Amino acid sequence: VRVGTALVDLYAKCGLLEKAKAAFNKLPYHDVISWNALITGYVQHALEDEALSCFKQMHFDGVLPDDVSFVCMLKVCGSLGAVFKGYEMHAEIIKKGWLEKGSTIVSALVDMYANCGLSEEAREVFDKLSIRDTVDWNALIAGYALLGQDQDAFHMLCEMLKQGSNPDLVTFTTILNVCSHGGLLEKAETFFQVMLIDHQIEPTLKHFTCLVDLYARAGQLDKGEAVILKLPFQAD
RNA sequence: CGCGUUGUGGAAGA
Repeated sequence: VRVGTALVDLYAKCGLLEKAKAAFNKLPYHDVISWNALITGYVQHALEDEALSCFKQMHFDGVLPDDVSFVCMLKVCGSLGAVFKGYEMHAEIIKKGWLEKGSTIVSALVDMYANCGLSEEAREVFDKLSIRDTVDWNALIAGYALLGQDQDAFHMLCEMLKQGSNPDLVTFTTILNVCSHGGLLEKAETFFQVMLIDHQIEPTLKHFTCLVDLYARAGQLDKGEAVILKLPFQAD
């Protein structure tokens, strides 16, 4: 079943969901992990309805969802904007005492609320955390970015630094993107330097893209071009 | 420490 599940996962990740399902059906029995592998395949390829019906089928087959299953389904709720279902899952997670089970489930909750447009709820979940890792911070900052709450996004980055968490390349991609949407060129240049110098993070193509975008919008095409020509890798 | 599944990030275009 382990090997079979790995096969399900492989097909699912390649987007060959028919094959994944066939491999899944050939398994002698289905445990929660093989169900999760199939469900995440559907989630990752934006087949939310399939994921939902799989989740129900799992229940029907008498397999209890674990925390991983919930993380996947929270993502579905977020993509669909299914607020009510999201609340239900949140309540169930609390009931099972899984909020303490690791930050994966909490950042998934933050992400879900943000994707549903509920930044207050996202913030509430986040604030209850006693220990916050980089991904938790990133999820909240990305939520503010998504909802156009630029000031909140910047503020949370400051808080993050104050509280001694280390921002990573994802944090700065998000922040540079906020600058890009707001046309905040100087701010972006500053953050870019902070990223390089204070945090010694190697910029990726995504970081450079934000910069180029900003220069382009500011009409400074020459500077944008200069960035592209100096790219440490091939432009796309 | 990992050895079957899970959380956060970019522009344009259609």
